[in-house]
Amino acid sequence: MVTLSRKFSTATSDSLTYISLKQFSQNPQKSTPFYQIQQQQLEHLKSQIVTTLDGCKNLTQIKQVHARILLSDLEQSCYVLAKLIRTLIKLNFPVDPYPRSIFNRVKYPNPFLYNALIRGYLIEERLNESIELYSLMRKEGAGPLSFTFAALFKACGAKMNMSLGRQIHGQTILVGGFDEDLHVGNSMIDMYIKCGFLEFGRKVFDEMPKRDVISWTELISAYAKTGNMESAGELFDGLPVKDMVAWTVMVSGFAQNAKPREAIMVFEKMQESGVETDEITLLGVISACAQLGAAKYADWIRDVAEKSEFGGKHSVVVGSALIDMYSKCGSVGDAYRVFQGMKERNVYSYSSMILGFAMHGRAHDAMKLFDEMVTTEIKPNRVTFIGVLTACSHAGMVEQGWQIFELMEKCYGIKPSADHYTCMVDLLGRAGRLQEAHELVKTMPIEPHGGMWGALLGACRIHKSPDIAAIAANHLFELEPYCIGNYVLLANVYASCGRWSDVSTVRKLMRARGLRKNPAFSWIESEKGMVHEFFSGDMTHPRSGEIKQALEDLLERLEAKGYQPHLSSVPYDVNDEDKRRILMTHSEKLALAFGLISTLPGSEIRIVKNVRICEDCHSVICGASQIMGREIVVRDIMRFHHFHDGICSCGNFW
DNA sequence: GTAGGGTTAG
Repeated sequence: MVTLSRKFSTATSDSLTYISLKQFSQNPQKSTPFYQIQQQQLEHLKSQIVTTLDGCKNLTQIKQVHARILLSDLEQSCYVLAKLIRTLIKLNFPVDPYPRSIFNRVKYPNPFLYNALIRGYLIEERLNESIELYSLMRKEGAGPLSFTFAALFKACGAKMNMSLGRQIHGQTILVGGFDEDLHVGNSMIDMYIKCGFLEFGRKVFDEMPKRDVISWTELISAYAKTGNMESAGELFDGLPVKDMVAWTVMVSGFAQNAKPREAIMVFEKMQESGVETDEITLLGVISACAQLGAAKYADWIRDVAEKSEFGGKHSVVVGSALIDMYSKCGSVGDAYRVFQGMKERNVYSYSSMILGFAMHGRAHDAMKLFDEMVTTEIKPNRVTFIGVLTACSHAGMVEQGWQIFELMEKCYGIKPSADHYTCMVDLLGRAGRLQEAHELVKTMPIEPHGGMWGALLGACRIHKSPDIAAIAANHLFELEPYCIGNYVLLANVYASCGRWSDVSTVRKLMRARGLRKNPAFSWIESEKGMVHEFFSGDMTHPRSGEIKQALEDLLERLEAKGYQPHLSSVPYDVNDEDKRRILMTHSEKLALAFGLISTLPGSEIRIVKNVRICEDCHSVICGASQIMGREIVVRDIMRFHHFHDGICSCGNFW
């Protein structure tokens, strides 16, 4: 059995050659010259037919070629018939009846012919027919060729048919002749990964006699997708020759697992190693920059993109990613410049730009862009509407929001999803219409998810509404019991209303569930590009003395203009003096004071904070932008705040 | 015939 398969699997001649050779062996002397001449002519005809088939665009043309084949000595040639079948399948003709009938007429189908048909069935997802043909091929002793196996594994992976995949795995071992063929092993690894059995794939990998960069990359990518960057990194370090794809998997792996610093580091190493980058590599590192929100990296990566031969400034994919990156780095102006500079735009470009405007409180610009978009060929999708609704929400445009919400299904056939309802809850909630928001959650036709209750809870924080907050929070405690943010938010709402016993109940619940508050911190880039981090109450910075002094000076000037500390922002039951002291040490204030002393007068200050900005800090920064004449941009966990001349782009809604 | 990808609201 094994010998037979091996013999046929390596055969490249087709049936015609086989028949001619048979004639030759029966009468060598007579047939030699004839055989040689005929063989030459046939080879010529074959290549002619193959070329013609490559140019075929419709059935009539193909049938003409077929007629020509049937009239020639190539009538039984598996080589040209396989090509014929492949052409039909490429042009989306179903395997039954035409290609199948071509196959059925061949007396001695070879593995190529089987393979062409099997692949056709696989494209139609007719797994059973493929397997039947495969079994027939095995029974006839023809093949199988390694790429038939590869195609079978691919189909099993796509259908997540693990048990069939294992059976075929067994077949490859039985045949035993494929140890040398990497494609079979690689497809097998891929199949196990797609079926969700990474460890089976790893086992195949470990047992393969030979591996190539694709075998490694498949596994590295699978580890990255499951969030196991440690295993991905270990494998990657062991990979002897790293190509562009392998590097890219690491870059985007880190980016997708919220490790932007690592992603950028890997990208830098990649460049050092001299490997080229393409569009896809750029996307990974652009996404990392977006997460980091650091302006320094943003300009650097734009330069890299512009210099790269693939990711030139106007590529629609890279351009859209750059728009998102600049928006998240706080430079919505740069984002718009990229948008304007793009030769081609698609739904991603528009959606990203609309979301960018929304994020920065520029609702008017977002709406204008949406209006512009609907005059183009580009159809808005569900994400576009998230952007438009978010814009309405951050600008308090309740009526317009409702209109858009209705338009979405009526004019664009997009059924509002839970996420769209969340935007509406957010819109109503921010506008202070908490009862309506709560009603909407209760009456909408979709099961509310965490995000929706979260939006409601967030609105309760703004409007200090402890009763609805408790309802929303209780749902959240069930839906996402380990998300500390919700507990903190509820405690803050209670604290702002002075309900201290409720505050302590929430704190107890947190402790009981083993949850600890994440320390809040802020960071700021100095002019030299250094990143300075501040935790609340942090006095470890070398310039702490100056920072403290600058902050005191600032507050003094603000108080002279009527600023009063927002004592209700402190969620602890302590006296007012302590509250004042605690507010003084908030991380964003330390970052602000450092920004004031470490940057040139008149220049922009950018601060990033890992949680929501508090009300007191918000009003201090508002004031600072006015009396110090500074543009101040703060990115918190939710959005951007642009402070200019005493006013914030968020309209005091966040 | 095998490996890598952009926008999502609290």
